[in-house]
Amino acid sequence: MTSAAVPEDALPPAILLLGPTASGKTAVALHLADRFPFDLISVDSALVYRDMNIGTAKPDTATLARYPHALVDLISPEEHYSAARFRADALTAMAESRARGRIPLLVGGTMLYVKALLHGLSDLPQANPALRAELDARAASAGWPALHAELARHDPETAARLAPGDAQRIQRALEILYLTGRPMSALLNEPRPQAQTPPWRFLSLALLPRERSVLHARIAERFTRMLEQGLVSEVSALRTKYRLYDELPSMRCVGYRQVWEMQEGRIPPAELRDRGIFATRQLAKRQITWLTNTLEAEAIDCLQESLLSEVQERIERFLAGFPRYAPV
RNA sequence: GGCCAGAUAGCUCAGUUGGUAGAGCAGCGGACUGAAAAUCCGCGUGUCGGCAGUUCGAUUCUGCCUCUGGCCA
Repeated sequence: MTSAAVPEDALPPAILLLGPTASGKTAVALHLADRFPFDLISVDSALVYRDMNIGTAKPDTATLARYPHALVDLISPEEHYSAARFRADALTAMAESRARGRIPLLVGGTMLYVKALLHGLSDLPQANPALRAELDARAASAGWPALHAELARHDPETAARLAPGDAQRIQRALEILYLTGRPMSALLNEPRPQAQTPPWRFLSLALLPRERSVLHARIAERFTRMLEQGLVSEVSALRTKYRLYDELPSMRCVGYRQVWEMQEGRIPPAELRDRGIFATRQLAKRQITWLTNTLEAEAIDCLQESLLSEVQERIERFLAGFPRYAPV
């Protein structure tokens, strides 16, 4: 629905190039960057970590030097990132791009970040590590179902939509409750400020495989290559350089988690390859669910021969709709 | 060549005192508001190796065959 009050070209254009892992987003993005005045912005919760290169399929340093990506190598693997921080960082990077007279091309596969960017987030408190630790300790003795029951007494609406075993969301709902004194459901029901809608006109493209099995083959090939390139040594080096533990978001990333488990003797070395491949496939499946059910994006078959020209044409058509758009 | 064990879902296996079977993993579907490459919810997809026999009825008991391990030659 185009708002009658806002002319089509009143807002500057931005491109979102989305897709599951191994769909070929990076290759397409680099191709586009050679042909349009695009600034690349990563939409990826794993690429933000410094020194996590092989397992995240991060472009190599030469590529990053030639095609700078915003929001890559942002934080240490000891730190936490968030959807809220992504939204702020991405909007800043987009504004900087526009100030340079260029067009932002956001590329990635972290679909919650996309949703946060496009639809905004409610006004909720930040994560509170001390409170989370306290809740973890209580859950360890009482169990999450007990905390779910506690949530039900103060915030029945949120409790009703959460499964008693959904530790992460129960913890978050209780965290919000204790930090603000108000139930999460009440805060989510409040109208969001107008500022939540970013002042951009987006073209959202989703690279999706016509055949899941082909994507699975690519995933297997790619994870095997990561092992050959030294993913295991990369994790060892990370563990030497940083103070890491297995519950850190960085060490829960696909591949890193499985290597960690092997190094701790929790899975046999012979199973590492399969475990990594399984986890990657499951990630791809969740990303595809977001793209087909929740996010509104134009689907493009990422397995077609003419993928690059297909994407290029769609973008040319989109940009043609901005006759009066002039770089600042 | 002889003896023993096994053959059940894509994989590893459980089970049926004879009434056509179920776990884990994989897979498939879904949810998703400051951890999201996270977290969680739902779904069994099968000539029970083959052919006979006994039986109202065999994946289950019996015989033969095939294959795979192991032991003995």
